[in-house]
Parts: sequence; structure tokens; C-alpha cells
Amino acid sequence: MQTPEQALASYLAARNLKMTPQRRLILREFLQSGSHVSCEDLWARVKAVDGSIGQATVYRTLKLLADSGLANPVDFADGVTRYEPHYGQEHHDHLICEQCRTSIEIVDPVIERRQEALAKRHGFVLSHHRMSLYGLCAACRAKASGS
Amino acid sequence: MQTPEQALASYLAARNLKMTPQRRLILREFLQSGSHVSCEDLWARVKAVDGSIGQATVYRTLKLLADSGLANPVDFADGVTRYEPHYGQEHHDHLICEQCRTSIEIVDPVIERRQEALAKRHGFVLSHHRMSLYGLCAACRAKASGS
DNA sequence: TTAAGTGCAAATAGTTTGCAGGGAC
DNA sequence: GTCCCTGCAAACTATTTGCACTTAA
Repeated sequence: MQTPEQALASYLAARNLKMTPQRRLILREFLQSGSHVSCEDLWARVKAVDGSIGQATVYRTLKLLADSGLANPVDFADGVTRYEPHYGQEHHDHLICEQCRTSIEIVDPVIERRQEALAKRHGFVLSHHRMSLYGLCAACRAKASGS
Repeated sequence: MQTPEQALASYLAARNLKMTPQRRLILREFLQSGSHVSCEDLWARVKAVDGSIGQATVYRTLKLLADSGLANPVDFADGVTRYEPHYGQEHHDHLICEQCRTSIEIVDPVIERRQEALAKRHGFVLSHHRMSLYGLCAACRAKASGS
């Protein structure tokens, strides 16, 4: 089993791209920063370690990670692209509280299977999908009814 | 059964907002423009009828329509917010070809039910959801293998 | 050695906002 | 008459790009 850094290295090598200290650092911080990091967030983390790193490099590297399959873009419908690590992880979808913005990762094998079936029926071959369920979590509902 | 325009009118009246010729025109063109219109697209259509209408008004009105429940924002993951009419229509999700950008509207009662169940299990009450399946349609796959 | 990567700043794209005038109620 | 609405242009935000310089392979 290879580490994420090795995975990135071989992805880069395979297309004549280079492993740099910046990419190594951004990858490391990305993996440690939990789910749903925006480029801005990650840039802040990365700058704390190496203040000389430019924002454009973070954008470029995150896109690279997404292409290589190590990161997945996540859409929270708020105009900011967020990414989550995708390495040796199962795919999952999101359950998002519209009040407190908490998000829970969910998977449902039945849904996944139906999605494939649906696509097939229309002649599609799926590469990926996004499913986000929006609503109110128990805590926020309690607060709302209490007030 | 009230018409969309009447629905908008009562929404506006209920909150001391006003019905204007611009809003009437934008609503009409919006309803006629099929699914998945961007603000830009709709502005073009509207300008063809009344060249004096500003882009900001279209943005503002689409947001208003979304608030009133007459329009739904749809996310195609390409950086542009699109809207689809949502009036006396059933909910549906999207199957999107990543090559030609064709989209097919889909619904699966089994998936819908599982979504509710999932949410309930986590203490959520859902207000809405978005599900988009990305892949290649039959035509594009044929083209790809042929070349 | 040399193509690729970097930081910076400027550019872009989509969307929002401030404002002065116009219009619905 | 009173607010709300409009068009315009400028502002804003997230992201991308051009460029001169640096660096991994």
C-alpha cells in the first residue's frame, strides 16, 4: 500500500510533472485539514508553515490533486469550491444542516446501485455523482421550536 | 389553480413588494425558456423583447423567483448558477453528460424514499436535495470509441 | 540542460451593490 | 406621497493567467 505522497509522485512521474516542496507541503496540509477545505482555508494553513507560498500555487495544486484522484471537489452551494481528501476512502455524500452548516457524511448502497441502474437505462456510463441533502439537524430544530 | 404570474403577485403582495413590467416579462421568458437557464441566457432573451432591461434586474428577479418557490437553482458544477422553473412540477434530479453537457431529468422513488430514511436516521428533517449524476451519454461514448 | 513550477500581480467571470431617478400602490 | 424598483456602473469574490525567475529531474 502506497502513501498519498507516493501516489502523487507516481501520478506526476507518469506525465513528466515534478514533485516540489510546495506540492508536498500542500498535500500534507490538505490531508490533515479534515473534510471540506476551501482553497483559501488551505492557503492559510500552508502559509503558516511556509509564508512564501503563493495562493495561485494552492489553487493549481488542488486542481492537480483533484485530477490525480487524491481530492474530490465538494459543492456546498455557497459559491466556494471545497475539496475533501479522497484516498483509500469510500465515496460518500452529504447531509447538510441549512442553519448551522454542519455536514454529515453518508453512504447508502441501495442509492448507489439505483443510480447506476438509472444511468444505464438512459445509456449513460457514470464517472461520478454528487448528492447533497439539505435540511435542519435535530439540534437546530430544537432551538427553533424552543424560541 | 392560479397561474405562475398570480402566484408571484400574491408572494409580492404578502411582503409589500411590487409587481412591475420587468418582473412580469422576466417571469414569462423564464417559464418559456426550458430548463437550466443561466442569468446570462435569460438576460439575452429578455433583452430581445425589451432592450432596456438591465442585467442586475434579471439577477435580482431570478433570486426573487427562487425565494418565492417559482424557480429552483440547479448546479452543473461549471461555475454558473442555472435555474429551472418549479411550478406545479414534480421534483427531479439530473443526469449530465460531461462531454456534450446534455442533461436528462430523472426521478427515482426508491432513491427519494431512502434519502428521507437516511436523513431521519441522523435526526434531520429535509427541506430539499440535489443529486447530479455525471458521466458520458451513449452518443459521446460512441464518438469517443470511434475516434 | 531544460521543461515544468513558482510567486506575484493583473486579468477574468459571475454576481452583487450603491446610487440617482422612475414608478407601483 | 411613499417606498420599492430600475438601470447603470463600479465593486466584489473566487479563480485563472501572463510573465520573469527558479528548480527538479
